[in-house]
Amino acid sequence: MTLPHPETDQISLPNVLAALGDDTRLAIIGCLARSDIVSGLVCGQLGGLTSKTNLTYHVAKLREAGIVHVRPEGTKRRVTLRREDLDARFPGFLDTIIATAVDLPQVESTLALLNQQERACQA
Amino acid sequence: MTLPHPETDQISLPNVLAALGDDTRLAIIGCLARSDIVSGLVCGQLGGLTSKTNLTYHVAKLREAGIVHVRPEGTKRRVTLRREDLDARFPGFLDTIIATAVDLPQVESTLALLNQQERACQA
DNA sequence: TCAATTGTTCAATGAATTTTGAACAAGGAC
DNA sequence: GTCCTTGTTCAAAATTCATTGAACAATTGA
Repeated sequence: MTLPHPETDQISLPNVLAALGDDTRLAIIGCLARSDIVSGLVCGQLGGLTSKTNLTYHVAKLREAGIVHVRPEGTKRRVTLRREDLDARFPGFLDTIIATAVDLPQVESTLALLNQQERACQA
Repeated sequence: MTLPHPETDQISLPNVLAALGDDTRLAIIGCLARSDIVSGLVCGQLGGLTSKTNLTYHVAKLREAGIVHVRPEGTKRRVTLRREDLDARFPGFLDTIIATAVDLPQVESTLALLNQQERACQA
């Protein structure tokens, strides 16, 4: 754990709510919810949402609030939802958020772009 | 219904989250949750939290997001949580919020002040 | 009617957040 | 070693949000 993450029992709802009250960050959650079943996403895969610099900023907010986990992998950063931790702390809460976040238009276009790039790589 | 309120099915989670990401507004929710079992509170009873002007501002935010209902009663405004509407829209969500909001220190002191004033009136 | 109560409006200030770009650091591929 | 990729840092700018105070409107009660 290279980057600072709050312990599960230190995740505070006011902080979580403040972090979720932003469209870009909700969209990040939506992308993760759709893709991190296994392993999450690296920041670059969220590039459809906003600039690199801005992504660093928003992902840090989500991490500091305890909503995502960020693990360095070489020069990349793998981002995953802290599903279990959030469920333990606020049962059912994350499910409600995800149910809405996955349907955000930004999420749709970002994931479409991602699939497109993956296909281009394979070809 | 004199003031504009969103219909139940038009309550949007992003808006709700943005509205809840503020300590003063969370405290308002906390006060309401503790007191509005029957009839809610009027704005003046929330005076312990911040200035009158500022209360107008925050209560409007909560109303526009669909979290509270505001009904004019003479020169007063009765504020109630839209519990049923929020439960219908996002099951369980409000309960999680309330569980945290009622324990906020601001809520404690505001309600203490309120009880004190009520006792003074009766004496 | 007159005064007191309750809350709103408006414009202005202050503060916090978000966004941007240039320069940088760390790893991986060659 | 030398690029290239990925992401960070920093300071600045832009934007949004919260707070304040003065003036006002509406209602209530004496």
